[in-house]
Amino acid sequence: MAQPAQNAEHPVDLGLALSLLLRSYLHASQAVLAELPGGPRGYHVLARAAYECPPTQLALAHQLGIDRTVLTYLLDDLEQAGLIERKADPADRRARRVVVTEAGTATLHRLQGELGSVENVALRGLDPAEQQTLRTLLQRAAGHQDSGEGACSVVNAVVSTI
Amino acid sequence: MAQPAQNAEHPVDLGLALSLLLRSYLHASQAVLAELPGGPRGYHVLARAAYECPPTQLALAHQLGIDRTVLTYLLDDLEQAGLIERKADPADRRARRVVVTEAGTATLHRLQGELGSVENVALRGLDPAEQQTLRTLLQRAAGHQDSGEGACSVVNAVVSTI
DNA sequence: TATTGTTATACTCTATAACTATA
DNA sequence: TATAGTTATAGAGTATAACAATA
Repeated sequence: MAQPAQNAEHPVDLGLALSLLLRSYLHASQAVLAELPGGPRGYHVLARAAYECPPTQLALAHQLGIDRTVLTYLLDDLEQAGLIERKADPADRRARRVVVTEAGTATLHRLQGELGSVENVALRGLDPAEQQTLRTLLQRAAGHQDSGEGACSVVNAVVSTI
Repeated sequence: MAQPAQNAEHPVDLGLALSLLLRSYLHASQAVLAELPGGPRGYHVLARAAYECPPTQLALAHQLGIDRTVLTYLLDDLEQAGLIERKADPADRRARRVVVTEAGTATLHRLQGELGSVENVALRGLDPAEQQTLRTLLQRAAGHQDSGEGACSVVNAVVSTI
């Protein structure tokens, strides 16, 4: 059997390319995020909550595309570690707003710096200009998804089986 | 409390952008791949096995970044559906090569066509030229990952908790 | 002795559904 | 009655370790 061409780039579809790259990124970020409760998702919680006006838990769950019941456990761990606090919303006493503490902000900034190097590892197949292009396009594409609604419950079942 | 700017694109890191986009893609592809044993991963198995010289199970597992024990169950289902066959490797009787059947090839080609539309949905935030750029860069970046070695077992534990 | 593939057990994560409290 | 958040139970998916066959 003749040896077929092996030098061609993977002729994968978008889903496989995303899966493989995400896997690689998670692997590279593992050492950095191991200390954080919840790992990668704990980091996402910190990053989103610190970005703007403290979101309610439900809003945060929608933004991250995770279920609100999962977020409860995540916040429990982050709160116990002193990185976030749950503050009652004065306008709606059912809701709680996720506030990042000073310690949480410091941790977030340190991790953001360390993750910069991690990203470079994950994107090492591209030159700097291409890396920047990919980052920009990914954020634009990801920002246009409706990561909320009732779709979460259905999608999460699939995500765990990349 | 003043309303903060909401129109800014998500200031997310690479990991979150990849997670959100992958989630969106999986959601969009769900209807197409629901019929296939193993769903998205069943498709990846077909696509990789059909691409070149029939790979051994171990090589295939490495390429897809999944554990060989998981691949066994995947192949069981795909074989039962008549889409692949396990053929003994004449050069190494321990190994089995994954051969896509005619029915499997037909199914693969049909699904590939349907997934084209799915990708357009997932990337609807970008114009056509940008979509093509993103596809190219993603494939280049994903192709440069070492999705093999013993790292799989460690990484897979993280992937399920996006 | 090392490697390919299979199987069985335990563990983790998630989905689902109840429950409390506020609106 | 509907919504935000919490908790408990059941189910799906995975890692780990053992096993059989071959190198």
